[in-house]
Amino acid sequence: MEQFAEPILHVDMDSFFVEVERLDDPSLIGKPVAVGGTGRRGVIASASYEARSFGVRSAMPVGEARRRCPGLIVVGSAHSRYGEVSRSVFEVMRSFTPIVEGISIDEAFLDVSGLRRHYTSVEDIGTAIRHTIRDQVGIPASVGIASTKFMAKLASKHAKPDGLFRVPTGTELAFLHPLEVAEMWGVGEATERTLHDLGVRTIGDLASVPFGLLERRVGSASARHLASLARAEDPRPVEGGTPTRSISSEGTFSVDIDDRDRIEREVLRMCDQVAARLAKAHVAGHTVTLKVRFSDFATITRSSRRKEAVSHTAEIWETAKELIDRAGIAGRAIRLLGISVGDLVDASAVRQLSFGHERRNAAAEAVDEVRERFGPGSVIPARIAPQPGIERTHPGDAS
DNA sequence: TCTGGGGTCCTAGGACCC
DNA sequence: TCTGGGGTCCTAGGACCC
Repeated sequence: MEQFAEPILHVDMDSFFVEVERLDDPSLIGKPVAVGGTGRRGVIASASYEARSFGVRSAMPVGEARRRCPGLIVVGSAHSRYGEVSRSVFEVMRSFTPIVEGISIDEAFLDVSGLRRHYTSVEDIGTAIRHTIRDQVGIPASVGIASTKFMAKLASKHAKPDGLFRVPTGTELAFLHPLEVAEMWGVGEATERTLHDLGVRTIGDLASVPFGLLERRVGSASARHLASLARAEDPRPVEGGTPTRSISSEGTFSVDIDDRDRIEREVLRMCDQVAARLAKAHVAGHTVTLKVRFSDFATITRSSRRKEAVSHTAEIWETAKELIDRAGIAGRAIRLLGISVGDLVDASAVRQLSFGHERRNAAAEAVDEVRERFGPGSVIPARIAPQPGIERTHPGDAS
């Protein structure tokens, strides 16, 4: 039985959030549309191809996007809906092969080696997947096909929008080397600048940089990564997704805040949100991290590793309070606050806390139970509950 | 134009231990 | 007195991805 020479598929939804919005509101079809923050400090999360033709890009401030594209329709993002549609897309992919490695809400690698008996070519599989996603879910997907993950990912980019592209074995370097170095997975703005300083503009240039020089400029891990990918060497297999390493909640305020009580209430609210999501995922974490971004965009983090993994609002808050004290925020205008819990472990493996904490722990577990039955918003700490007669200002697009 | 939110991984320095 | 070496853990910051 003959093997496919290029058994790896990268399936990538085209402007995924926008297409989900169009599924729910067909009047958006054919128009310049973007999904993004609707507050003062919103940015674009996803732009339709009509909007892209005006230069609208992801991560661009909405104001700039509107300036470039008069008539741009900006839709607020509805993350739970995108999650639903994403699950349907993944179901389709898993109906073709069990070897599906999700790498984000809207893209995955598939190993289709096992399908060689049922299809004459790997292109037929890619086409069948694209059509099934279109028929069953209603949105377009592009497919890249190659012998390695990295090449398959580049191929899907080349296939967009709504297409399919295969890089035949043996032609990898001819495809890869003329591309701009910024196309490389792992080369962002900073690394691009560093590489340009070395006179490196294409991936072909990168492949000929002496390793020692590269290592001195970008560090050893990046250098190894870049050097192998530039030669189209990528032995990584398609495998099950990695376990979650951290869960966080953060928010940018539409107007900077500096009052201590407000800061504490916002952080407490984030602790509570993180706790609800930890409970849902049945995990607890050892490290609590506070993130603060000041009005000048300078960003600091303060973290603390606890011997016992934490998961309940009160436990996270206890640590968060200490972190606020350590952050040196007095009198400074703050535009963003965030709380993250990392070094996650399975909640069932967490040893119960010592005697003094038993009662509070029991109460906290009761809260988790109620949340599980009635939803995350059903129980909230008194301090952050809406207070009659007091109008709360909400953070910009934080959700 | 004025810069989101949710993540992952890497690096470097200091503490601590042997 | 004026100074080791290596390993591991923790913390902070930064780059990157979608």
